[in-house]
Amino acid sequence: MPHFKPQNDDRSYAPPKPLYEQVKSYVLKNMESGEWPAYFQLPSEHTLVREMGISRMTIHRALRELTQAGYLERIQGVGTFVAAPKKQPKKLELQEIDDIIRARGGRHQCEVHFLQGEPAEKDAANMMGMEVGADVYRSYFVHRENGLPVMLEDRYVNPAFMPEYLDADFSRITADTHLSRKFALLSHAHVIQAAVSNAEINHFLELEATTACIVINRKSWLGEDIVSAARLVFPGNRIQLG
Amino acid sequence: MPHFKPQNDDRSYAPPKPLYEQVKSYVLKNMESGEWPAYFQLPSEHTLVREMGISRMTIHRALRELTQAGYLERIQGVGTFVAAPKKQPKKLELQEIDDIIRARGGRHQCEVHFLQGEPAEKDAANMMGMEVGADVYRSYFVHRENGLPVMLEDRYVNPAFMPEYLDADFSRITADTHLSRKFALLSHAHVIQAAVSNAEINHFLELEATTACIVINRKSWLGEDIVSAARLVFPGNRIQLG
DNA sequence: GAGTGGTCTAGACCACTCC
DNA sequence: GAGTGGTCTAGACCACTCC
Repeated sequence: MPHFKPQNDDRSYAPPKPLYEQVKSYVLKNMESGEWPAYFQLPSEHTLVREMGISRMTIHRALRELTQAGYLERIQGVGTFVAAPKKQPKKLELQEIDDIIRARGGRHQCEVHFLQGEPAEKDAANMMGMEVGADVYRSYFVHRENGLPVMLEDRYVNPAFMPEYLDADFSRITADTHLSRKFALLSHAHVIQAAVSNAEINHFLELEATTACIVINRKSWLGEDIVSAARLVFPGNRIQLG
Repeated sequence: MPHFKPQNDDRSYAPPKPLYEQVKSYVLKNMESGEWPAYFQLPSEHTLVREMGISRMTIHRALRELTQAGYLERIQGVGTFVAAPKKQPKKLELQEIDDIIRARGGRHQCEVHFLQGEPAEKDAANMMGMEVGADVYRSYFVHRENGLPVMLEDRYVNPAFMPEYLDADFSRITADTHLSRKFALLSHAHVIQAAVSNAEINHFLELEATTACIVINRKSWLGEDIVSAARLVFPGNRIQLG
């Protein structure tokens, strides 16, 4: 606390950050600098009130928000501590293809190659957790960025959950978005692989030579049930993720 | 609010939930029942104060926490609204290579090919946000599963943040884990690509032919500063992620 | 000007821990 | 009993929106 001074806006045009944000920054700064290492006990709320000249409710809000965010741990009757270092989960957000394209300033188009009901073959039945021969919807799309194919989407959908799938409009709304809108509680599991393109992929993605591709297998669950499974193929020379 | 009554513990042994939790439950209950659908404008804080007999700070805390959690949207001067249904972000968790291998029941080994300080070349300087020619640590590891190479890790580390990097033990603890343990506040950004292996990759990963690989570029940030940048190469025929 | 949410205070009472 | 964090209040001032 020796050098804390609340930010003042008397002479500046930008409004100052709220006091509780200033307290949060102050705590994080001490953590980043190593001044307050893991397991370090912070000054008590009472002490911070006195030393920073800020009311206890405001100090408390700052520390509570840092605790909710995982930076601190608080024990009633004992004190406030810098949280033990936990391995940060390294998460990658997989954006929708149309969002990726729009974020790059491109124009997204979706070409429907087929869209039909069919009896599930062994692979499809396996992926969808259905009986071989059961009715399944299958769609096969090529997504283009300014005309150039950037993703192939080969998708199965369980007709029991989405009987209207075959009548949906995929030119403006992706299949994933249709699913998300219908099922608010949908969860997803992904497997990512690299593979070289084969004749099928070369044809639909209009690749001139064998190309390394990212292949994402995505299953979409509603509780215990698989609503949809898709294989997404991205040519490595045209697109990257993340 | 017609039937809201704060929970009372006069005759019960369990302590009552705090008032702000009771307000949160009350709001969520109205949302779940459909009473307050998406875009519905909630009663104002002032109205809730009057009707629930709870002070404004407590009402405010409840609504603020529901807003942070994404259930509500608040606009100063206008009001509080039930949030629009949003598409679920699709996240992929990138596990550490040693965790992946152990999860599959394999034995993980890390082979250090080099580990040294060097002046940053243009690419390295670029990735690390450093000046060309500045000192940078570089490590080059091959990770093996039961003897078979499954990942190449080419990593730069900023010596200013981790002067002890060159003396670390990488046989039992990955570089990423070393970094996570030292810096609790590390954040990561990833770019994933597919590429075919070149002579360097074929050599270190002991690949017999050109192979499609997943390439992850991971940058690890401490605030505004890049602490480390790594290129991780996974041969597509030996490993998949997720 | 009336109504909204955003912040902040000074005080209070409490449950809990440690000695 | 002294110190800790958890909650709650009644009031204040403010920025912002809408009319």
